[in-house]
Amino acid sequence: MHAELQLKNQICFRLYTAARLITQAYTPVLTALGITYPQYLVLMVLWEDDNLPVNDIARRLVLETNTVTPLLQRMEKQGIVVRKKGEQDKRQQIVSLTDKGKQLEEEAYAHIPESMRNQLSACPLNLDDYMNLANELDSIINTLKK
Amino acid sequence: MHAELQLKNQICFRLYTAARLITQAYTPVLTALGITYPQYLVLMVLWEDDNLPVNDIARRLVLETNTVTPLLQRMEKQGIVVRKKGEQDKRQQIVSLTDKGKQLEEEAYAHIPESMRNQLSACPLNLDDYMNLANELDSIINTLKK
DNA sequence: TACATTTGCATCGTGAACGATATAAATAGA
DNA sequence: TCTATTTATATCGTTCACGATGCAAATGTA
Repeated sequence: MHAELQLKNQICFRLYTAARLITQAYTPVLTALGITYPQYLVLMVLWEDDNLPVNDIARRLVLETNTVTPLLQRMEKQGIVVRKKGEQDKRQQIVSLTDKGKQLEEEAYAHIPESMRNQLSACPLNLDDYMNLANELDSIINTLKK
Repeated sequence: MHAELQLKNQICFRLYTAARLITQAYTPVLTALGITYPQYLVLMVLWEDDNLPVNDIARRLVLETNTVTPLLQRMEKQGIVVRKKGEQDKRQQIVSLTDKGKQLEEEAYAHIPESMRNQLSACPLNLDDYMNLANELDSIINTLKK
């Protein structure tokens, strides 16, 4: 019985579980908007900076392009984004929001923050705890991101 | 531009990213052992308590059986576990470690904690920070787990 | 300029997650 | 006891992640 190999001592298992559960908490609102959580992440990037090549989106989400490309293909099929070949660099695919993709921002703003506040209202963490958590997660992310 | 909808303000995105990156950090060692991270989680459960029904394993990992069943089927195919129909309750599948599955505990103990310590050695968090992080994650998990 | 290397994206295969559905065994209630 | 409900597990379809590979455009170098 090695303490290092017990679930209850694993930060990674906690991260894995917390990430799954909080993504599940997003699912009902996102489903009402017709999108998934990774698609929501792509939209947050594009709401902040539209007309980005696949590479930039992947870099901001700390994902590989072989994850993002199929994601964008599904989003294009749903009419949320369009992809156009880059003009200076013809290898690039420039991803842009459609009107539908832009409208989703207002719907997201209207429902998502409130829904998440409700679902986490019973959580004993206060604002300082969340900022602390954010900093600790950033430390781990920056250490492991190459 | 809604601050609530920016990536840099999202705890969920941080959790999602940190979980992915730390799982990736496990991958090289686990690949050498011939297993994946979710399979390692199943093994940690069985190393602590062998001969469990699918349901118990799923509950401890906060997963559904429709995730765990295929996982166990792959592990059985690799000769790490065996599944036998329950004797009192014939609906149950009792999952047990094979010799190979038991041996993996020593190999895991020999390599995994050291590898993770190395990879996180540049991380500025100290032991108190990690315990704090564990508590904060437990708060979120317990709030969202039904 | 000619060729090698790098870069940007796409495709393929595998293993998760998970909602929805199915099936058999166990349990509850009339 | 007989039927209805619940429980334990399995199956199916879709979407991610991600390693490996492929290809064309761009860049570097002799």
